[in-house]
Amino acid sequence: MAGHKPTIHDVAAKAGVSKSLVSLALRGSDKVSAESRLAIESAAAELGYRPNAAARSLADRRSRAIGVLVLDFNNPIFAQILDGVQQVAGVNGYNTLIVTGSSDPVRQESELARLLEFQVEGLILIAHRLSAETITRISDERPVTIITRNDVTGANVDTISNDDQAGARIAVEYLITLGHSHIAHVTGGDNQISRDREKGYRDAMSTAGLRENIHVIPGDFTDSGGYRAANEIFEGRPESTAAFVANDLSALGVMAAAADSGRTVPNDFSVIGYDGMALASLRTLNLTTIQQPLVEMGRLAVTQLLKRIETPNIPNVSVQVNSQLHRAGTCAPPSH
Amino acid sequence: MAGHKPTIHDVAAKAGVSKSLVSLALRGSDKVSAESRLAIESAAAELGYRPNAAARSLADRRSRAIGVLVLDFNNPIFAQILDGVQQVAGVNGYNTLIVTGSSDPVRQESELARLLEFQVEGLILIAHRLSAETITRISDERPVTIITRNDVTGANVDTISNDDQAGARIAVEYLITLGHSHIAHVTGGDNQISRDREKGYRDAMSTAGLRENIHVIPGDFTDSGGYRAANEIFEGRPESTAAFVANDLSALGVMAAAADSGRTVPNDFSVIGYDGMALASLRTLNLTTIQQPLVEMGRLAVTQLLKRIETPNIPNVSVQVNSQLHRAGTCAPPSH
DNA sequence: TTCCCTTCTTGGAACGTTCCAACTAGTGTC
DNA sequence: GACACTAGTTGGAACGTTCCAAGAAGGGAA
Repeated sequence: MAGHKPTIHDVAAKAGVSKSLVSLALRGSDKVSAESRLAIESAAAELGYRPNAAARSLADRRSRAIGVLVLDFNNPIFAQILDGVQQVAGVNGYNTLIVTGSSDPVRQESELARLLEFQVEGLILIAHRLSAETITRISDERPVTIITRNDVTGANVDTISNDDQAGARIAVEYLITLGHSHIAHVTGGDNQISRDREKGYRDAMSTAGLRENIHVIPGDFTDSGGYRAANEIFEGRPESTAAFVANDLSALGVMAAAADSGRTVPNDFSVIGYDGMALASLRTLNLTTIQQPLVEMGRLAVTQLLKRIETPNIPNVSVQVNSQLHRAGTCAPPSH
Repeated sequence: MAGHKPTIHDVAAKAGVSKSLVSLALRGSDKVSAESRLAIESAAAELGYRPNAAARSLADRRSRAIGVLVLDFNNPIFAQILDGVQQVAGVNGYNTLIVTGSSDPVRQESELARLLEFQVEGLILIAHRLSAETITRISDERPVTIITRNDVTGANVDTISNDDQAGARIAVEYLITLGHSHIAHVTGGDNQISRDREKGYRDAMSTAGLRENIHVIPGDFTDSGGYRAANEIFEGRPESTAAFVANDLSALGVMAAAADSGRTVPNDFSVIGYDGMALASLRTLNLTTIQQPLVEMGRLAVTQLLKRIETPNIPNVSVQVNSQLHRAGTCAPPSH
């Protein structure tokens, strides 16, 4: 709590040189004599000098910050993605400004505005709920990378996603291989990701000649949604022996409903999810799922964003990562 | 991607007024004529003007940002705390700079430095691993609020924590009430929180006259640590009928080990955790635990931090929130 | 000695705001 | 008609950096 924060001028005065030389020295320029450098460094250390990022950002017109808008923190897969984002951003000397998108559109806009006023050099959207129009508008000002969706395009927009249809097909084909034919599907609600996963389910069922067994129950990507949907399955189609659930969180709800209805998983009922949520692979849950490389997706997003920040007009990329079947404990051949 | 970002001067020129008046109007001063205000607002909208936070921060010496250092994202309870932090910060117009503390001390220091260079007005530490000395040094420059620990003090430091000893006692007393007497404890490793919870366990056991049954196995707050520790219990003290585990994540590991060893939870073995991790209360897991009001703790932390930012010399506070027994499905009376 | 070159160093301008003291144009009072 | 107010409005200084053109010091070549 010294009288005031030391500035570059204070360091200069103490070291007996000009502020310009301090600036140069502290940024590691090689055209500073060893003698001056030493004096400057020790003066800075002694004063506890910290460069003011706002001033620097103003002077060289770079904020060295990227903004991250994430839907919420309730689904832990976002934390895994964020982990990857943080890693790469940190290594490259970028700060990350993380904002959780509130469901209220007005507040969401104002939080976005706050991010942009900070002059973030780029934006990462994780499972956003912004309109295509909003995104286009924003990407006019700054590069944007979208994770988990690839349905928005724009000159300044890159996307990192997995092939949801393909992943869903893998899941359903696996159940079919195990011998299931009465396979239900719990959706994730009205959004692109959920629609793609549903399409994969329908495709795989049709291809296997199981078109008439298709049974789709609406869900909402939450665990309680999964619970409700599962009960609907058990009542409406008791012949079902397995379910492909739109995400892991919902799959946990399905498992709970199965247990509550007296069914053992996987002996009486098989469940397969989607995402690769870290917690679901804990031994206690041991959920079979389609695993997205979540941390890697976060990493890729920042890498691509920084690339575009550095070279604004590179061609758009739309990276599709591979999701893989993670065999675990919630799927088995049907017992009858 | 216009030639350059519009500044306050561009707005002023377009509206036919001075930059000062634009500044005034855009910040909602009441000493601007309705006419000018209108002209300014429409000019700003038309140009897509966004105030530059760096310039503002420089001019009025406030960054309107708080820094958050969180241990990692692996334990989902941190996400819950962050949720609360974000809520209150956002409502008050503050940006949050979130950084995950790497385990590497050197990198951790540099990330902290990055935060401070951004001139964050205060710092929130969630489950940090910084030395008391480092914290004191930092708190010399800026207010600090620590969540989940209260063992560091300083003129500028507030803490939000729960009473770990009391919470642990509640957990153990609950098991005793159910009829258990051979109760083991899995710790969270070498840190203050874990030590406090262990102390609560020992106290409760002693008070109940079960001193000779005390059995402490070292853990590390991770699920695999819990798994290992549980196996140690089953081998070393097969007479144990229950375990109080230092946190929920580890408790899940214990449950997995119980299942793998052929024990049913809670019939053969009772498990109680600590934290109130959202996922552990999912129906599938239904973990009995000591629930901390995590989101509320995040809220309180920001509230207190902002208070201290506004009025630097208020007396220190050390808020202790109440943790409560959350009765769920993993505890039952012993069967023999 | 003079001149040029290199190496190191410097002060001033710029970045986009906010704050402040001072100015202008009305409006009302005596 | 002079005066004091009030409501709006203004330009300049300041915030703490970086960048840039230019200066100083020292050495070698002619």
